[in-house]
Amino acid sequence: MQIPSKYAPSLTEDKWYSYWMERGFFISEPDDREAFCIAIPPPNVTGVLHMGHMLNNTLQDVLVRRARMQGKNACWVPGTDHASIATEAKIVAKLKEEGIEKTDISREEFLEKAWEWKNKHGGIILEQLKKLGASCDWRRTKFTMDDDLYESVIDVFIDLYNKGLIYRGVRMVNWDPKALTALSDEEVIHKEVRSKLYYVKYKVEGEEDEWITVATTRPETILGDTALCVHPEDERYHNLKGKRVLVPLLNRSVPVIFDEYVDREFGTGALKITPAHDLNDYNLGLKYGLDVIDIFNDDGSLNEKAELYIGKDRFRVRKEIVADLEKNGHIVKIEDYLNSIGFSERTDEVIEPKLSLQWFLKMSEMAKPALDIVMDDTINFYPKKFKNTYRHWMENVKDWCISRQLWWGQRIPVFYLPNNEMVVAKSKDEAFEMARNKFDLPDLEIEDLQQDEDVLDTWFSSWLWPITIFDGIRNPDNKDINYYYPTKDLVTAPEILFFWVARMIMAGLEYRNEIPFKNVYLTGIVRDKMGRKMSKSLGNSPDPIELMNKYGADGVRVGMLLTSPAGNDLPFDEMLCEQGRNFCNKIWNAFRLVKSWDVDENLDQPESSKTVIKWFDSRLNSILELLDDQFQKYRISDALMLAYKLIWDDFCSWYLEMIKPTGYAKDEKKYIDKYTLNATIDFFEKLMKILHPFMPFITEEIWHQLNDKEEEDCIIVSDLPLPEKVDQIILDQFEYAKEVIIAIRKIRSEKNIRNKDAIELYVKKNFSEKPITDFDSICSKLCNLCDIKYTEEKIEGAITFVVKSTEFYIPLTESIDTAEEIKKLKDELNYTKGFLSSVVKKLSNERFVNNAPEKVVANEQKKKSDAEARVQVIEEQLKSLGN
RNA sequence: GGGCGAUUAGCUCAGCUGGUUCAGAGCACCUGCCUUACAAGCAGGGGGUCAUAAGUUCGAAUCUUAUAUCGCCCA
Repeated sequence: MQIPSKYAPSLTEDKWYSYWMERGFFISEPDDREAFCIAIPPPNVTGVLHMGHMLNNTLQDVLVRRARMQGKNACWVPGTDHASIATEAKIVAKLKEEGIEKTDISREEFLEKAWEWKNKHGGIILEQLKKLGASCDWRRTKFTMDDDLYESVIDVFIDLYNKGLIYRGVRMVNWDPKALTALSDEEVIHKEVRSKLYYVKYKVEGEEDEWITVATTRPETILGDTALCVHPEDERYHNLKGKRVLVPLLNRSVPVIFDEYVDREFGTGALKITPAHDLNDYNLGLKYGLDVIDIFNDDGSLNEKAELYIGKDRFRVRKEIVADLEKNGHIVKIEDYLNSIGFSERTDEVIEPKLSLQWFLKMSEMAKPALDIVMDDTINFYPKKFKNTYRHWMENVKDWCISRQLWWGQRIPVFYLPNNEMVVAKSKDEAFEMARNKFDLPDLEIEDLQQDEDVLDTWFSSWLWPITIFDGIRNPDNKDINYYYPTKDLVTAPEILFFWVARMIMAGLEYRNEIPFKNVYLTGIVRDKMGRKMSKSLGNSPDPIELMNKYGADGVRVGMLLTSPAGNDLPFDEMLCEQGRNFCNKIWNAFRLVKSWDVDENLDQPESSKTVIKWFDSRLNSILELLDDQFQKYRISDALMLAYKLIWDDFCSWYLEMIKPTGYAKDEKKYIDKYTLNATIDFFEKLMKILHPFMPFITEEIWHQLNDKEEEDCIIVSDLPLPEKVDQIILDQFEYAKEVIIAIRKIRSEKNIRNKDAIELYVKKNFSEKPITDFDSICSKLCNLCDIKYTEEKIEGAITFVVKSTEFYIPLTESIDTAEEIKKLKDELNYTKGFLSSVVKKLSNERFVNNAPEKVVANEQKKKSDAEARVQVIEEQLKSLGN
């Protein structure tokens, strides 16, 4: 045989991907078909493919391929985002290697380097997606810093500013002392950290020996203290009314204030107040008009305002100040303490709350409609439970800090004038014009304008993504945006539900007056066997490319999909990919089998094959219905499992076994009638179509090898089969036949009767039921029966079993273990009697009969009569055995 | 501390508005097979008081309440 017995993905995958690309099957242009569009969640331009991407993009590809096969105009738009913090950090590190400090070069020079890097290394990830089979329209690839997207972001900033939604203000922000930028709340990860709680005593001013002890986790911030606070009803501290205390080491006098904010139970009930370095303290500072002493430099070292430890890092100072406090008798005690500390998502640096001047976008007005549109299911979340999480966030939304102290990104289009005024404009020239018109500044030169140094948060680009990929901000009435927007499905991780999904909804409503997508499928997180999130830093993630080399892209896709119901975490195990690979091999061998047959024009189609074909046709159609249903519910893994079982169990284990030609020697050519072969190839093609969205490569390969196809006749652009009529009767009959076959196989296995040895089967119908003989020949084939005889009499000296209320006998030449037969029957009888009595009990309960729906009662009646018949049959059998 | 969700076979999960396809699937496991498509396979099989307790009901894995454990989000 020329076809190898193992499927080799490496021989097909690249071949078909290029084939699809050459023929432009991924390309989409607006036409009069229904549009089906997915905007890729743009991966980080510095990124490489990880398991999360694999899951996410496999799902998107499944949805897009299915839509394409349903005759929709499917368009999957790929792209990357510029990831300002991560990319800038990468460039800075690279320059450092070359001996260049960021501070030594100009902004323009830096950006030049950054673009150089981007053009050379950016977008590796998109190339990797091709190996996975992603059917994106690559001509439409976008990058959030492309000129058109850049301009759109600036336009939106200006527009929102003019609407009064963007403002500049001093706020406590999350400062990353390593990346030297502010972060949004969402970019801060809180972790439980084992630390210390220091009890430090402050001397009360003007008293001989009166002290008050506070508990703090951050003793270094003592140097920025401007007050001490206790609860107004705390009796321990009533004597402190109107008093002041001295900050240790500095002896700076600060007031004692009284506020209900203090938790009397925590520590000593007395709180040191450092408005510059703690959000709550800052708010108290505003309330009581306290001084604000900012003791930190941007890099987390102490500045001259601290008076001590100037220039030293905050963590080093913590150690030193504790020693010094101890030396001076200020430390009362030190306890172990577990507290939650914020870390930068990008640099893993401990976040420093810092007061700074930043740009903010007001959220409350935009959040309202964005919340409603999800709550009323105009936009659907899968799974539904995320609606709650979403609502909770949207109802407590805070203004969005959109400025970042970086260079890589869209520079904030604000220009400051010498008179401390500012203008917001698209260019310096425009700003100059505006400034001259707005203010009376006859001497103003264009050089006097200073543009804001900061750039915008990357999410401020990506929240426009579904619009900007079609240039819908700059050209709101163009053909593409009108056709593709709103997009259909969004597949993303719940972690960025707020960062991104919520904000896209806001932007969509603001700029298109329309939702950005109809359905949001939230994936789980890919974890390792120990339940840890897969990450580069932990090194616990397999390399997806190697994985695909090992198991094939189809195999890995199946592995990712099989155990990933929406919203559930996916504990990844290579065994899953192995299962996918094995499935490929199974399909491949079914294909080999079918290819090994030749048509003999003189052969008539056996009746059994006709029956089997009728059965499988109904079976396939019934699964198609279920498949549609699962897809509608976005239960992709269940949908795949349906297809998996349809192919492995129904098609391979049953259908092919039942129709395959037998009686040929090993290497002899096998002949089949043309009707059966054609029907089989037809089924095979349908199965490949059903499977194609999940496993694009092997299905395309088999599609072409199964029979002669035109060059353009590819499965990727074929029509998905639609569910047709289902004959429930034949499905039921087959289930019955299956029960009989399994029972005979079980007896063979128990009695060690080899498959080669043909056996006889006697069938005794009871209660004047008519035999259905359609499956008899099939039964004979699968169980190697030499004869099936219908009988009115019980058969002596035979193994027996009962299906429903029909008796079956297999006569044996060897002696039958009567005791064993009796035991088997008695067990069966006991079980059936127990079942019967529970049904009888139910039916004799008047309240059941009166209250339960008619259908339920009728069902119980049927159960009762079936069970009674069965009991009667078994009892008679026992009687004939002498019991 | 506030909110959300979960707990069903060894593992990962289905089980929709209570009633024979209500105790299921895949994988793993056990037994027997190199049977002429496939050992990456075939055939057969064993696994669960549906977290605990109480309640509603003729009837609860399913509805209610409490408890325990776990996870996620927010502070």
